[in-house]
Amino acid sequence: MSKMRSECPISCSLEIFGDKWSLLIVRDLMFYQKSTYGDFLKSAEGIATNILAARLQALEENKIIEKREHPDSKAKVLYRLTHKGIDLLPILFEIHLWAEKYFTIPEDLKEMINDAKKNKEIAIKTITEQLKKQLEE
Amino acid sequence: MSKMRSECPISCSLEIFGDKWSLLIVRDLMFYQKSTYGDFLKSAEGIATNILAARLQALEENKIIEKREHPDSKAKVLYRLTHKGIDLLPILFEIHLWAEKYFTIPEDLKEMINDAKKNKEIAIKTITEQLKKQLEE
DNA sequence: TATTTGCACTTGCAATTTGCAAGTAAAGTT
DNA sequence: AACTTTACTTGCAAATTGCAAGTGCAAATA
Repeated sequence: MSKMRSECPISCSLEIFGDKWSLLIVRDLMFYQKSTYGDFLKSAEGIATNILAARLQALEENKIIEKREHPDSKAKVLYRLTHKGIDLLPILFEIHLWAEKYFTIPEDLKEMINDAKKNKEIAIKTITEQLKKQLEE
Repeated sequence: MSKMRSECPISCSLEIFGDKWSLLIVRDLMFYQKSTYGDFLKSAEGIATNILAARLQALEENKIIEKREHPDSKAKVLYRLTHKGIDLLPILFEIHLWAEKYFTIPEDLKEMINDAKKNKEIAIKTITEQLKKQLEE
């Protein structure tokens, strides 16, 4: 992180994930158990291969994700969220709630966070802990 | 909103504000009482005039902001948040909290939301109501 | 009333970024 | 040994961004 536009926390954050793709990769890691380059490519939005590579590198440089050996094969690379990445959960959650209010969202996606909506704080805490536990391996 | 990449709420949202500038305009409207083209231009990040014009138009098309007559002069245009725009507050708030944790943020900016941190839900509700009240004029 | 200033943009153009399609290299499979 | 899978890289066209310089209307000033 060399020269930032300003010291504003919002601005600094947007310099890291202020684009159309970065948070989708985080979403995939967080909610859909995706963890490889191929997994991310398969997502419905259809990211281009070079863009995906660029975003993964940027997310890694910014310590949102990290690369690990894949247990199945050396040909695969396993990506996973860092603590810093996991802490993006509340942001993604609020985006989800906002979108639910203002877009037509498929029912199954709505239900996915229906419980969490009732007691937000606790739900976020629980999921965060769960994700961070997975990092201890 | 014609053809979206997917029906994912996160993806739909990013198609609206997934860039380096849109949420900064919302920030300026929400927290810094900025309301004119000239106001936004003055912000520390230094947005280019054509980019600002493009973003304002996009935000307006997406009903995040709306144009009004400026009370002082016909030469000025007053921009303000819609309900939909005000409802972005929780997202900006969470981004702020995340940034505080992972960046070095000026003390005065930290203090700005120090109270709000203690009882998040209530703070957000209060500020939201306050902003929506201003719309009734 | 004529002139200058302020405000909200627009325009032209170079530089950067995005996106598509094809290619490469290492690892795993048959 | 040949083929496939996986994770990229590369080349190039198209779109977007960013800078600098206008433009046009409103308002203030001379």
